[in-house]
Amino acid sequence: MDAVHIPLADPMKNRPEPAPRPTYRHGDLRRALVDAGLELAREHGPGAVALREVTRRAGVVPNAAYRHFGNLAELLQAVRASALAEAARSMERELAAVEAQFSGLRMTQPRLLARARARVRAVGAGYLRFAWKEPGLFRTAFSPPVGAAAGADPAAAGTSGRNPFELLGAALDELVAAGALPRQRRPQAEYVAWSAVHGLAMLVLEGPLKPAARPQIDQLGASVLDMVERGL
Amino acid sequence: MDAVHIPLADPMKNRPEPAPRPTYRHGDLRRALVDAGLELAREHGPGAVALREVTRRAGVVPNAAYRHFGNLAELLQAVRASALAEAARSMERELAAVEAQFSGLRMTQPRLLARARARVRAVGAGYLRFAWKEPGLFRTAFSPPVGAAAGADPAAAGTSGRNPFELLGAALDELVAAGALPRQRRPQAEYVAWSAVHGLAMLVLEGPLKPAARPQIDQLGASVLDMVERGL
DNA sequence: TGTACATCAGTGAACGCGCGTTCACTGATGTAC
DNA sequence: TGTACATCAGTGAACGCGCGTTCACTGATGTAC
Repeated sequence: MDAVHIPLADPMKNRPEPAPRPTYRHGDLRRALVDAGLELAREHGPGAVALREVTRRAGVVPNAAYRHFGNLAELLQAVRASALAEAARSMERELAAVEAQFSGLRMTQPRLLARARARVRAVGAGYLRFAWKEPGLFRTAFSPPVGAAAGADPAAAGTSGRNPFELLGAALDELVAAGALPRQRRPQAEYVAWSAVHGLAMLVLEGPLKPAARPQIDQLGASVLDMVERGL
Repeated sequence: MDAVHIPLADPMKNRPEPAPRPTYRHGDLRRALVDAGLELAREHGPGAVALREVTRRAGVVPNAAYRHFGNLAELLQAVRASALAEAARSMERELAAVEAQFSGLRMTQPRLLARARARVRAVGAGYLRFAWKEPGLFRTAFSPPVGAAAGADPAAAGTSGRNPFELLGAALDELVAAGALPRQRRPQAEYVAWSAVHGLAMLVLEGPLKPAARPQIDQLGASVLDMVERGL
């Protein structure tokens, strides 16, 4: 009931065969296991990442995983870090669009402020876009023990070297620098903003908004970001 | 790993014995099962509500549950509805405090508006209070298939006969009536407000704010409600 | 009022499931002589 | 350069776990005569 049911993998699939084999037998089984875990997480969420199914997909016997991870929890941690990195990249893409929009402009005071606001919004928009596009990975990245150890894992960083949490923090710092956010509200701002977008994501992914259509969801996303912008 | 581990129940506990037996053998086994399910959910969250453990706690053989529920999912549905009802009661308690505060006052226009705002805030505060006080039940009430069938279940209602979602809706209706919320923003307001408090609850219960201390959490709760009030 | 009977709530035993983890092993690889 | 050897990544088999669900049953209860 609670467990996720998945068609078994063809044991002949995902074998390395003629590919380069930089490592011992399999050729980077560790990576293959994380990839299989990501695939499972992408398709069916974090609950589907089972050691036996992961090794099955990697074309390897179950206990082979113990050469690379102490136990299932460690494997899951690695998968979570990868999912976080993918979230970070989604946010970075939105940030890049803001950068492009303002590049070449003479940065007057009002423009500095507009850009700072746009960056905070971009961070939120990237977060939501990732949730809609990769619901399974989103839930893997931001569910039970987020931020515990996975958040600190360097593998959780995006291209810029920052993880999702750090991207939000940087955007808020700029908002303070631009004078649009009183310094003493800064620490709470982090979680207030995050709460809003995270809550919407949860309501859509596993709550009463599950049946909602895409246009409605996008409009709600915009409304939530409006609220954050006004409310911070 | 994923599954929740719980000390086994003493099979001699929770037996009806000399208590009134309005029904057949056990005396309302259905209720006993739901109660045991609630206890499990309260202590360890929705994942801990297993048919075998529930029947064990009710002092009955596993398959006895099938006299009262078609399967585990139906049992869980009933437990969820009860958890939702408890959430509704938490919100109703906060609303009652607002009522008391305004009772006996001559309802001028500004007071009507203040009361409408206070009611929306009370709904949010009751939601958060329930999350902090009963995290296991909160997650049971508002996680995976919330609103699906459980939301419509009459057993999900509080003392007023309204479920949590309806309580929020009513408060927002009054905000529109008081002129503090443009009518066309009303439908989105429902989910925008909910997103903010729900997100905070999730970050605290199973996110990066898990280690946060109570005063910090309460302050964040106030900040989120402030943002909602300004942002709606 | 007393007895036979039908009902059906709870029993007892068993099923097959996928799971995580352990053990002693084997045999391809890289390295040292 | 060729051979012996140590390493250790992946194997094979097995463990015990709790789970949901099924079956044919039994025996206390309420009801009809």
